[in-house]
Amino acid sequence: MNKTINKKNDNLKNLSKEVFYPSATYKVYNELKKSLLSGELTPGKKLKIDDLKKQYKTGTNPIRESLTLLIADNLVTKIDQKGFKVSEATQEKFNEILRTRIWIESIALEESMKNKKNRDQWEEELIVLNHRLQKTERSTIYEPENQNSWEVIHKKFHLKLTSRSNSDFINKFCELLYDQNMRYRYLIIKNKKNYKKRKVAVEHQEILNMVLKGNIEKSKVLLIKHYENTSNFITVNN
Amino acid sequence: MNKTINKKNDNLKNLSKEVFYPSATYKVYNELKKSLLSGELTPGKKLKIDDLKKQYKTGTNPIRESLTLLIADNLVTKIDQKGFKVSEATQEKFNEILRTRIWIESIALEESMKNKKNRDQWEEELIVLNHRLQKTERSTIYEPENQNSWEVIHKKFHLKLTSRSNSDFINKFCELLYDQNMRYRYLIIKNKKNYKKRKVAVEHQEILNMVLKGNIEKSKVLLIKHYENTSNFITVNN
DNA sequence: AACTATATTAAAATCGATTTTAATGGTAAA
DNA sequence: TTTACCATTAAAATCGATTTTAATATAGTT
Repeated sequence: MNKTINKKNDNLKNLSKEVFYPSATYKVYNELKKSLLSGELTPGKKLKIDDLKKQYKTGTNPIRESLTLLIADNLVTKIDQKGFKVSEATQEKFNEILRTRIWIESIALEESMKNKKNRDQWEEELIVLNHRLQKTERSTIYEPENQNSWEVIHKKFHLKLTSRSNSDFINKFCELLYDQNMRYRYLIIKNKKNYKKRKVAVEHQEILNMVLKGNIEKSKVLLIKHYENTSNFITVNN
Repeated sequence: MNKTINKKNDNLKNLSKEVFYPSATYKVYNELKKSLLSGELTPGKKLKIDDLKKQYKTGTNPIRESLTLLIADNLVTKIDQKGFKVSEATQEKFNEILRTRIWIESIALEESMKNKKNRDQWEEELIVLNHRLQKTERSTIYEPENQNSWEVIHKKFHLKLTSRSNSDFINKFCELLYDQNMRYRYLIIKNKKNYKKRKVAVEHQEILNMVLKGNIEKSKVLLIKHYENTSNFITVNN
């Protein structure tokens, strides 16, 4: 009789209000997003509604709504009356992402450092995240559901650095750009067998040290260098 | 027999390929967006699917898809399993929009001015847009379909100023922030009868003059002042 | 052969009904 | 009086069928 698997457990009674039962749309959205960011779904691939319905065992609406949400993430492209496809990935786009990231995060880091409020707490959180990052092994597979994976901690560390500009718009933009950049990393990992993982741990440590010192200009320079170094490992074609 | 109004005219034959027949979703999206930006739909208002179906004489899917698209525009907010509502508008949010706009457009204007490519054409386009703006009467009603309305030209002028950073991400972000700011302007116009329209023509002229002179720093200062002046006319509560 | 028009097919878009969930109100027990 | 339980209602979410559109293939005409 139950259509969904995550049906409410009646024994939980009033406790049930605190538990979150995601909609089909939400679940499909997250699964699709994972496939897109990990590079499993290749750039340019047509996303046919009927195929996705079968794959995710759900109806038209959750599929279309998920794809519509993914447009905003710049992971899916839609042409009216012609359907959806996986967003293209080109060298030019990657360069654009890198440049934009440097502009935005320079501001965001500067404002985060200028912001006096709860500065001590922020520094402690950065130190903890950096510590966890240092002792976590980097994996080539993308597992966002694992909160202890290198990728998840790495994202948290970077977003934390730039999180105090008091602008949700900037914070969202930073996350979008982080995910865009990450997608390219996984596309490269998929396509190049001998992808050498960089030693980024030292760079993270250096950025953190400079932030703790309170030197805004040098912190920005180190962060930018960090992104430029990453970019040297990413060439989209061949 | 025809469900849609904008049915293809068979007499057009092969010409028909060049004409664009928007989907129901696309049309509802545009109409809803207009209502949201003009302040007709008030902040916090519940957006019930059934009501919108009746209002727009269409089914569930186009309504839900339109609302999903509007989430990305920050005009609609969704809570899983609880539906959609018009995004809230507060003084704090407006301040955030203003601050963010100043940060982003400072970079975008600087990069636009540093960009040598097709500089002459850009300057000419700015001069033409400013000219049109100067001779156009400002209206209190929002009519985005009228390409000759003050609001449409004004938006084009501002987006043109910041359009040459070579980042579509930045360009989209500028448009989002422009629309966010505009929404607040119309919310004020709706709520305050004696809303005095500012004399912005002089400010536009001054910004343009400085851009044509090629003075990046002074251009940025004038643009920022322009936004700060606008903000003085907008107080959300009372 | 080249160009139109028509038929076929595949997929997107839409519809209306059904199912599920959240919110509300009422009742009974502690 | 408060709290838990159940019934009712309203709205969100989902489903599967239908309609519309775009792409492709086929046939006919100059």
